Amino acid sequence: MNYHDIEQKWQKYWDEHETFKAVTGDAKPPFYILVEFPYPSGAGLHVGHVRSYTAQDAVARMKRLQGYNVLYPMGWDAFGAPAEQYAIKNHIHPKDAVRENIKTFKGQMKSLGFSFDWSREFSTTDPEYYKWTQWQFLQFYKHGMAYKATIPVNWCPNCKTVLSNEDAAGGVCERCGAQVTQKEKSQWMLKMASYAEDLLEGLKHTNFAEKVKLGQINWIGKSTGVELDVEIDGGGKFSVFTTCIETVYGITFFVIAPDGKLIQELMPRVENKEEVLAYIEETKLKSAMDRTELNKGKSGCEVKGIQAINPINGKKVPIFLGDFVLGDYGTGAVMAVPSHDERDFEYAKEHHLDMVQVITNQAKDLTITDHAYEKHDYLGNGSVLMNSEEFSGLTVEEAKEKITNKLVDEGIARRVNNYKMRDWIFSRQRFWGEPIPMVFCEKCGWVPMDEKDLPLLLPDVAEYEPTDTGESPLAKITDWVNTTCPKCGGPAKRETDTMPNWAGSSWYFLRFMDPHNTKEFASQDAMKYWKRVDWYNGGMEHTARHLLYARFWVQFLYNIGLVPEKEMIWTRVSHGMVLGANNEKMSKSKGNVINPDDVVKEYGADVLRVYEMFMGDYQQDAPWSTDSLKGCKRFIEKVIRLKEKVVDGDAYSSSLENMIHKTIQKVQNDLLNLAYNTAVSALMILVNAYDEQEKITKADYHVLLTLLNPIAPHITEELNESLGYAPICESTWPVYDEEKTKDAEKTIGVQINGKLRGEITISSDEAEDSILEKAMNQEKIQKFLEGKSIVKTIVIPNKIVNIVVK
RNA sequence: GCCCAAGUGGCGGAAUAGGUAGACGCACAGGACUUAAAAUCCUGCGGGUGUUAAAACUCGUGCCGGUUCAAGUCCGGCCUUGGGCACCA
Repeated sequence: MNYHDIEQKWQKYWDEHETFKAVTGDAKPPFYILVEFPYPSGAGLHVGHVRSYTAQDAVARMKRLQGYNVLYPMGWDAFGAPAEQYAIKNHIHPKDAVRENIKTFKGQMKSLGFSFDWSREFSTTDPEYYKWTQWQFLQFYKHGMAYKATIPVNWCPNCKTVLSNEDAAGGVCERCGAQVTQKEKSQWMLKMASYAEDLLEGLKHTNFAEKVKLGQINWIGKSTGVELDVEIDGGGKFSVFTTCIETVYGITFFVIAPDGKLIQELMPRVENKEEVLAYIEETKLKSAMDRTELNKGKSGCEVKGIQAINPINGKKVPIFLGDFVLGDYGTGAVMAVPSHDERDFEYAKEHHLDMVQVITNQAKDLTITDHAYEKHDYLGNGSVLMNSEEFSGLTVEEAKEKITNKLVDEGIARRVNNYKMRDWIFSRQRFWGEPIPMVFCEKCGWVPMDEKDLPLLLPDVAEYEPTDTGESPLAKITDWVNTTCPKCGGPAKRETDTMPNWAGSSWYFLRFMDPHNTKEFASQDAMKYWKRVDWYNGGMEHTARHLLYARFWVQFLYNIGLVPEKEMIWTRVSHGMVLGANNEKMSKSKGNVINPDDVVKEYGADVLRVYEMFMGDYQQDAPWSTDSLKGCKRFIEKVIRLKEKVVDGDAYSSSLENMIHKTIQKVQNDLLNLAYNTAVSALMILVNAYDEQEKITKADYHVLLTLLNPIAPHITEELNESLGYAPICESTWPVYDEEKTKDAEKTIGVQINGKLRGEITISSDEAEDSILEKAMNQEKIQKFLEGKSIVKTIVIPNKIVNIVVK
């Protein structure tokens, strides 16, 4: 049989025997392994998918042999813009395009022998699935977590379509190159910002890789500071947020956001209305420019006729508009201390404003001159305050504390935390997404649909091009849009925006626990049984967005009592990309794309799987190398050839026993530590050792096949069967004997003054003085010791001997 | 600018905890088998000095310094590449 037939034979066997079906409630300990379900694009499976799916597959297969009830599911994240674009371009319904693509993907995955439990497969586009996505949205709404807000969207006036931030990068439409503008749109929002602290805290109860945690921490962007009330001369007040309250005596002006509410409130008192309004308009345009180099300068203008009063010393200072202050972060206004803040300094320079130095450092000579400026790095360097009344002379830390206390006591300041993370904009002006199950009634306002009427199906129509007005194509389907109000029964209209792609992927891992449930999104029993995702693999690019959305979603469900754990993902790891042979990202235009189908056809699935595990550090990017792939083919062929050496025998050959036990230990540890490349390497070493033997026993061969099986499941099953053994997938993982992994003898190095000068062979339990004696007696070592006096000797058993001489 | 990761032969990469740097694989070179090729097998494979050959010596993990009996690994300061965030007060 050729490898192609062998692969098909075993894939069929697994299908027919439901080998990988995970049974909820099984007595074996549950273990849930997850890979990010793919977006089934028209391009088909990428060799990068193969890398992570194989890695997780190897773990899943080993865990099963070790007696776990493994859940390794697969599904499809099939809503979203690419499918819609593809459909518009090719004039086919996205539903049909998605069906075709899923078929391709699934066929490819099957041809690679991944041990997915296909009985749990679903797509986010299945009404049975998105029914529950909609249902969960209603829970958000009912618990006050969803609201409508008017938010500007990126708008391409040429394509007449709303663009994502990615498609509007650089302020230019990705598709037509036209200038992107901003358009105000009323959108659904989820109150994610209110979960900032919980999402931060929850990280402590996960086992995410450190860099993943860090990515989330940075994204949440917590900063601790003070919110300070500022009186306006002649009445009124506003607040500013600062993390450096100790510089409060250095305030020489305030800057407020041109896109904020405050300037609108002040407008009646503004003397230079025209200038101010012009600047506000300018800012609106600029925000579309994606804040690039074009507006690096510190633009802005003074708000004339209004002055603010520094709350600490009563000094009157001017107020400015500046687009470096953001309307939606903090309070939309800042106190400016140009002597100690780089941005404030730049702004002051641009607009010829005063500076007052309030911090000094004798060691560093922090003297402020017209154009010199000291950065904020004075903390902890012996910096003290100056020009700050009774606080002068205090260190920065002391002053921070005392000034805060004083202002808080006076009731004009509060200690607060600010977060960069915003609420989640949940509306998309797209056809191909989950319809948002909300109805607008002139009388009752926004009314949620009755839960029993879910799913709200996407209408089945031929027209899905976006409208000229930026509304979702659904807006054109009047008989779908027009409905009755669930509350008063009067005429009403449906929400025509749809949900973002992130919605369906925020809870799919819960659905895998109980995918066919028609009464709940997943039963409590099923969720309690599986408990959580034990091991989740995905790309680094998803650690900020997808993973945070998913955690937010779960925490919300937990808070309303619908899931048993607050964090339902335990370990999160990420893989490196598979690059083209030229070390660049694979892309059609670069002509460096490798299609896994071609590789499977020419080399077989097992060779591809072994190669992708062997290609390099799993967490680093690795370039494709067909030469290296051929090396893996040789390895597999060598394994096959070893069969000729097999003789009867139920025990390991004595000459191989030690190495076999070591290899079992190494392979199982490596597979659990993302060290797939060294697991393969260990197996290659074992195979080389077998190859040097005249004969190997059936037991020797069988254990090799079992160890290799998680990575190369087809050929190992076939060879194993030919030996007369039961299928590996129905047997158990070998157990190593710790004692037998130890070497009876070991060769260690002997150093003189830290330089390697010889080596000795010692027994594993040899005493230190005996080791030293052996080392000293070496002829070579003797030569080095001649005429020298020994200062010190270091003997590290099983590692090294170092003799220090003078 | 800030944050993170990485930098080791011709190449992909090893080196659990500071302890013989370069495992394993690829490429390359020489040889065996063959009419020949492929496949397979054997040998070599960081640089330099050295030797008939060895031995031996020496330098070597991005750069400069430090700690240590001992540094790819730890510490300080740089440089380069990749990724993320980017006026967040």
